[in-house]
Amino acid sequence: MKHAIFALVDCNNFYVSCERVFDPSLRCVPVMVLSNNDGCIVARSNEVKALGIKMGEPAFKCRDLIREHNIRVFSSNYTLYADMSRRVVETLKCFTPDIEIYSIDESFLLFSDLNISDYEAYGRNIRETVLQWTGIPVSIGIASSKGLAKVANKVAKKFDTFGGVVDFTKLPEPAIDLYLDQLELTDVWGIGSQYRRRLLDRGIRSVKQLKYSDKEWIRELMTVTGERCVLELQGISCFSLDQTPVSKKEITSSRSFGRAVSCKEDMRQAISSYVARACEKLRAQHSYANIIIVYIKTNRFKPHDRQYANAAYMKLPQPTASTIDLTRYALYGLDRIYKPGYRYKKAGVILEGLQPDDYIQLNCFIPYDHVIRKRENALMKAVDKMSFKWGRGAVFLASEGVKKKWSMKRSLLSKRFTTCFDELLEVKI
DNA sequence: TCTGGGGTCCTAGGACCC
DNA sequence: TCTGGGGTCCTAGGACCC
Repeated sequence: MKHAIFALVDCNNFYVSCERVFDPSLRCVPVMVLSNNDGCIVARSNEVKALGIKMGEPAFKCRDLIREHNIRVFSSNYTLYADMSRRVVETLKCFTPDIEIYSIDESFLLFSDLNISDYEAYGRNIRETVLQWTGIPVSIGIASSKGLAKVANKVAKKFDTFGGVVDFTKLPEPAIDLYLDQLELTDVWGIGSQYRRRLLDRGIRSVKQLKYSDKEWIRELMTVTGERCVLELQGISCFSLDQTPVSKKEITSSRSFGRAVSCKEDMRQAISSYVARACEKLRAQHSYANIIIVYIKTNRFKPHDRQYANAAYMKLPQPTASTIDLTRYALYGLDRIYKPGYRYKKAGVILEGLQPDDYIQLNCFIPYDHVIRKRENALMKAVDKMSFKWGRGAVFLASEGVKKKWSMKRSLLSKRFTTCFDELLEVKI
């Protein structure tokens, strides 16, 4: 069998790049994109990174730097980013049928089954095409394992000299090790802050050292996950290309509130809305759920506020995908845990016990009404159809509320240039 | 005033079974 | 005076990812 060769295509500073495509005044100036509620920094242009501003930093802590350096700041525009992501993937599909969409801004491509001799040249072609067709700059790492392709990608980003494409299959081992020596431990797929600490405590400081560590010893320190890390760094592939989207094992919908909620009716509306979102996802993957968890919590960053957090776990007698059914349980759960007198900051629902909707496990002690279930399914289908045609919110349960005082803050939102006729790019002559 | 959201995998330990 | 061994399933917690 032929040795597998993977390429990891990663969009550079993806959200920032999306904003830049539609506003040339953003090029070459510092730009950042914030998380929901305009809370944390989730994307930074290179200019912002150079200022030492960290990923995930709360925006309010950087207020002075933002003013001082005239940083252009945006709320997350997921409608725009999701559509741009789709365009990038469509472009990549022109280069290989073997593609795994790993996240909104990353895809793995399998190169080894293609009839090409020069992977690096092919990578450059991909990079130029994606830039030309979508306006999004990408970096590409090529290697014999997914983990090493990720590392190659980091190298491409870190060292300008490569022009965005690094092909480890071309380099001799000592040359690769030279780069591994200059990377952070957390640049490795699977090493986060905790494992980094553990490794540092034991004298492992560079990725190169990690690569040549004793596998048994690493396994003891970091379980099999760590052992796989080491193997992948050595170019031994432990993960294959995953092309079929597997159905989720749990589905979550949660949000922090734009401002604290201390009224039960508002909380009921929020929970109802989250259930509706979660159920949409549930039906989209053709599943039923038989467990629903509702949780609420106060703001842990405010030590002077009275703190409270609780969750209600409910096992349903029958699995269902009906928003109406699940909302009823969720609100019942909320009744159990809601305590007045607190300032709540966040709430959410989780659906578990997911199973395919064409094969459900019934409960022999509880009668199953096929007629009602059939009607419910038809109703939900109609709801989903209307949402697709006229947009989310075209039809909803009254319990979701109309005003939504608690909804999230997004005061710096750009337009939905590619998905909404009212917000198309305007060109002035 | 202001700190995101949505996931997965692995392990240990308890309950339970024969 | 004396209390096994092996297995599965479930859950909580910890780690990671983007």
